Amino acid sequence: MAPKNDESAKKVMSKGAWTAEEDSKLSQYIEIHGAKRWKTIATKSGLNRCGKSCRLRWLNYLRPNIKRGNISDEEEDMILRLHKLLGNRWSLIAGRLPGRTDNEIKNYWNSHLSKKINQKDKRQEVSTAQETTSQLKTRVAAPMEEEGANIVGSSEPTFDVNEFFDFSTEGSYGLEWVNKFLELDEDQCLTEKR
DNA sequence: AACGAAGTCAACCGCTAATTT
DNA sequence: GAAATTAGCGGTTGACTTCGT
Repeated sequence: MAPKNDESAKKVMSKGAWTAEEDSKLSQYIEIHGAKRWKTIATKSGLNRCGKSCRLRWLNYLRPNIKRGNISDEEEDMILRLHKLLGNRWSLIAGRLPGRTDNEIKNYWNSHLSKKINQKDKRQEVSTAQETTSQLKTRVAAPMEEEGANIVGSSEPTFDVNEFFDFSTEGSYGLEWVNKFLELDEDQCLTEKR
């Protein structure tokens, strides 16, 4: 059988860490042709990589205005609050932190913040366990009045976030809605503490 | 100094959604 | 409207680094 024209598709693609040469090839190509049609970019730029890999490299590393490392306290606080609201929707969270990528936030969450949360949860569990045992004694027959209500502080949102915030119409990194949420959240925290 | 454990982060994989033909 | 292609997302992996013994 004669080889087909798409034989190149069978060619084994490079994997693993990108070299400086590959980076510059990709950057140069995208500078000229733009960052779309990743499969074409992968083949035309002369890189022995799949389109997916090129896209990821561009978005997470080569794209202009990328901030790397040193996540500030403000950013960390923002991540914590947004995660509380959105859950593991890293790209949405990243969209609210200019210069940060979903991958970076996901990694930061998994290696730093999830531990902090766990420690905090454990401490809370201990104190709430003590509280609930004493509360149970007084509330044995009380109905579940707040059933269905969104309990702020639970890790998973119980309402449709997409419905609540219309992400589709938001093109910029405007932080107005976040500020509103954070204000609300702060109020909630204050009332919870009382 | 050597070694293993734990932590970090870049990159890959599998899947779904969106777009194009 | 269906099928094929492309883009994007979140979870996971594995190489590398740092830390503790």
